[in-house]
Amino acid sequence: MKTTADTFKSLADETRLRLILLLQGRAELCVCDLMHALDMPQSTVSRHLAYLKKNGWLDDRRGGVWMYYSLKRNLEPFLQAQLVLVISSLADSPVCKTDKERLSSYLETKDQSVCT
Amino acid sequence: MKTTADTFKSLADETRLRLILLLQGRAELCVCDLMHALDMPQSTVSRHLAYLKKNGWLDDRRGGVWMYYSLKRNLEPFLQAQLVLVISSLADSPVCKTDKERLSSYLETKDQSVCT
DNA sequence: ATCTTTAATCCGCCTAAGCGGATATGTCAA
DNA sequence: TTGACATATCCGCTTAGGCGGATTAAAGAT
Repeated sequence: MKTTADTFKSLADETRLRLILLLQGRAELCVCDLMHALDMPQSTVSRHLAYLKKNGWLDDRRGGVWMYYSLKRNLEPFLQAQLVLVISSLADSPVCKTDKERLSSYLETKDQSVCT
Repeated sequence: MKTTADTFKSLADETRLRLILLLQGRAELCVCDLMHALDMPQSTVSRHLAYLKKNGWLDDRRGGVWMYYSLKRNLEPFLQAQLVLVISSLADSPVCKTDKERLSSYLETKDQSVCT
């Protein structure tokens, strides 16, 4: 019961929903990708990522200086079911769309700098 | 997006989950039934019922001095889907069980007093 | 009209939690 | 080992929201 309420708390924040939607269907992203996608300060993004991880939503992996976050494979059944509902109700929302656009354009500039 | 987060907020509280589970599969209950089932003060129960109603979960109906609350028939699809998940994950929980027991025994005493 | 009962709302209190700049930590390169 | 960069954590601030006693409001009954 407590745990169920905590799961709902983890989804009761717009920023965290946006993070989940950005990570959904994608391998992994690092914190700076996500800051640019959300257009929010680094401390805010890190905090929410830590929150989601603590609640069983995310895995993280260090890759050199970067921390890569991804949606956990094999989510708990209840979380998996919630994920499906969240995606179907929000994946086409305007906020989500512009987040993805900001992410794409940031990833492009990143690729370019890697090539340089 | 905002609305989705608000729906999650409405479920992010143990007392409100307990109210939903008590009302689920039942015609309607009045506030005093629910106070006894939850063993909580009247103002607390009323407040949470108002919150759930504001978020689209409940209907209410005045019957004389009593206010009867029930789960809304024809819940919004997203709420309906959430309800299914909540029920399947919590209906058998201990808290929910003792709530239902307290409710039953209160309803019995109520019936007796009606007969008196 | 008054009294009783039920429920909604008000109120002050308190804790949880979000915010974001500043600082600390960890990793790599030179 | 020093410097640069990415990220986590700290900090003080502020707001949201839960709590429950007290008050108000609404609906009979007498």
